Amino acid sequence: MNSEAMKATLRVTKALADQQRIRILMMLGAGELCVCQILEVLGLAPSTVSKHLSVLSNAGLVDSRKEGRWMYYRLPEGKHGAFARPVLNCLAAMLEKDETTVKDAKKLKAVVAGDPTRLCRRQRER
Amino acid sequence: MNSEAMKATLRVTKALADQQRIRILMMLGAGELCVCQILEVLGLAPSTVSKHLSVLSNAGLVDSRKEGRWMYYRLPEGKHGAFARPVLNCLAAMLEKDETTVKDAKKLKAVVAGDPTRLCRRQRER
DNA sequence: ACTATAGTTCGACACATAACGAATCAATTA
DNA sequence: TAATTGATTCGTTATGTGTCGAACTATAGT
Repeated sequence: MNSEAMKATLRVTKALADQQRIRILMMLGAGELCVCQILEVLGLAPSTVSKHLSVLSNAGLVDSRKEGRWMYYRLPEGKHGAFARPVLNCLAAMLEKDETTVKDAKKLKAVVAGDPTRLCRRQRER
Repeated sequence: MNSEAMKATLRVTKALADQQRIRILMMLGAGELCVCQILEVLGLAPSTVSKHLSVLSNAGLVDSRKEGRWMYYRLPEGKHGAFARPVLNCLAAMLEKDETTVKDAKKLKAVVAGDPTRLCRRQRER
């Protein structure tokens, strides 16, 4: 009954209608990240972050890649992500100087600089 | 605590995360409309449509104008609507050929051609 | 002044969704 | 093979949101 374009659009807009998912997208602007790194910046439970990532993925706003036990997420590139790019550009323009965005970027920098294995260990010990 | 840019962005994305509100925005692409006309196309209760319009208005995605008993809504224009335009362009691009959008546009054409006063009377008689 | 009317606000309800912890899965390491 | 580990799925709970009808507001007509 409902057309496919509307459903796809709603998947996108609903995916964007959450602060944590917006933070994730802004973080991915800096490049590919693994789940434990995103988790560390957001300060949420792993299951929650995983759910957010699956929502973004279903909307076509992120791509993923598995490497061993690690899952890496990134913004979609090339032809495949053509439709997502204007949307993400809108977001970036609105939030470039946003306080949360800047803070997350700063924290992310420190997190990425560290060893991911050690990061995961620390997370487990809470 | 939370930055203003993020709040504004979330108001926009949350406003867009609803099919009825998206339909309203697409309809307004054709020009200014009064509430009873929107109501007729959507087929929802007046209170519901009014609420949707207030959400869009708070997000800065529509402007309004009062003329007598009628309220007219339109997409924001000029400098004031500068930030909303890229967002609305994204929407339009995604939904231009969407089935719901096309159907609504068709129905809207017929509605606009009629007399708004008679339209409101018919609506009251349900 | 009274009535009618176009929209809005309010209160109630049903449904959707974000968050967590527990259980599970898939891959690596001992 | 068994244990470990990074991530996901599932079940539950609390909060948010779309919808309606009733009551209200503001404007126009009689």
